[in-house]
Amino acid sequence: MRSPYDLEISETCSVCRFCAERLFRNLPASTLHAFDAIKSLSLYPKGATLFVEGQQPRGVYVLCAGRAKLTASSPEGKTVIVRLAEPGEVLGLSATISGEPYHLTAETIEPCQADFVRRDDFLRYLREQPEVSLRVIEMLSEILRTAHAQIRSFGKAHSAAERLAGLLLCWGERMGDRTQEGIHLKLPLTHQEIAQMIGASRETVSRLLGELRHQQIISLNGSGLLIRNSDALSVKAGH
Amino acid sequence: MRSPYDLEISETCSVCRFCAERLFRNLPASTLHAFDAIKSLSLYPKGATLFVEGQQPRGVYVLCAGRAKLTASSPEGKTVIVRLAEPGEVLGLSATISGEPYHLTAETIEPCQADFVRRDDFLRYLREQPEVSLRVIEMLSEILRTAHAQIRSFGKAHSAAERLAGLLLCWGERMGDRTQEGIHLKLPLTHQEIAQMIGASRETVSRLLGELRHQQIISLNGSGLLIRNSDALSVKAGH
DNA sequence: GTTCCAATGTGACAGTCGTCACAGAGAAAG
DNA sequence: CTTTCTCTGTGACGACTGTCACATTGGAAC
Repeated sequence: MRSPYDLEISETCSVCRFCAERLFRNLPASTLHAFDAIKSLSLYPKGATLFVEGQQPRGVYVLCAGRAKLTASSPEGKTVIVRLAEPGEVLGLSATISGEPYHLTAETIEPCQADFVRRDDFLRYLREQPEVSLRVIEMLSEILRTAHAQIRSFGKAHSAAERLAGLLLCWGERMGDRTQEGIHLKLPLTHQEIAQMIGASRETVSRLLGELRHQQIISLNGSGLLIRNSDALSVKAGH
Repeated sequence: MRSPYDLEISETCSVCRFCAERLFRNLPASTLHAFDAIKSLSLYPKGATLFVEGQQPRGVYVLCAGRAKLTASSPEGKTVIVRLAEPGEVLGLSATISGEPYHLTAETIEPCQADFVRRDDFLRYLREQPEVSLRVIEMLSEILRTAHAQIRSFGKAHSAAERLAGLLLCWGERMGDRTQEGIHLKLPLTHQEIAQMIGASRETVSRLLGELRHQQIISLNGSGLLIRNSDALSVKAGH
């Protein structure tokens, strides 16, 4: 399993496997080099803020290692976690392109490594390398797809139990380790944050996790989670 | 207010104001003509299905006149309305580009006029007209923004009353007619469909609309709605 | 180890809302 | 005009879950 601490520092994205796979798949080396010329690499500790909802867009962040949460806050202080971003994703894309303020806040939940590209550099880059636009379209499509899946789960899965089960299954697929016991994974978020993802209260998440543990569907120790019976979890998720 | 019946048939998109404003804004005439060469115009009655979730992508539909609903259905038959599409929007974009099946179903809710472009034609067009890719990126960004706003409202607005108030306000802005009495608009959806949009039951929507009417915040006659006190509605929406 | 603070577990209670059931209203077709 | 079907309004009731309150645990800093 990927640990937050095994950051392999790579000065050029030519050797950054995540970026190479996603943003630059099947593109010529010249395109990568042009990117290297405009990006600047930074390291961020856990809890660092990349950009805040409402700020004028400075540019995009290409997440090379580590994960970040994308949140939206209401004036009264209620926060919703819209999604988790994984290595290879480009953050701040829609704001950077449209020029409107960032509409989400990006905060690292692990130590992260990210490339930053200034807005005007990025727009010029897109014009000069039209092939990259197609990749960007693909990435936006994929993000949109997950967003629609989330809307669907909110609209359909009326109980918090269903949405939690769905989230755990999703995490199991995306970042779990299959063993004979089941699927091992480390919860990337606190109960409070999980609650903010599925539109529930912290207490409800606590109770539901306790219930799943009591039913032998999962095991918990600290932030470690073992999905012992993913079929039962699927049933609870309404799949 | 735009009526579903005043479809101005236009054989080329050079004169279709919605497409010209959105997909082709600031682009040369040659780009439009290249589009005219690959599109085919169709008329659809109310209730027509453009494409269905799970189908292999045939291509994109550019909505020229009329509105459509984009839905996602679960195996058990529960349907969620993910969003309403307005003239100028391109439907089926992400599936057409990625080649994966359509992940939503598109159905007209009014008589519609739409241009269809076959998948391979559209992909070739994007490659040959790189400027269009930037427009596509802008459009996807905007759709993503609205999707995130919807996720936020599901996560934050825990009561159905809040979400309904938010939806009515949004509709008032997008398709309402301001008069001295308030904002007039025609409800584009039935109570059942509104319920599918805000994640509630039909009965709850009925009751909540009745309550708003009783509080003099709105008036209803048939599918006509008048927002008499949009400030009060804002308060209910939690804005 | 000790201290301290954030994260978690749990009980009680009230409010929201989904579900079932049925009545009335409108609209389209004959 | 009548029929028929969809859409809408409303009551009753129970389940879910948000909120408040507090105990407990765990981990990090010293």
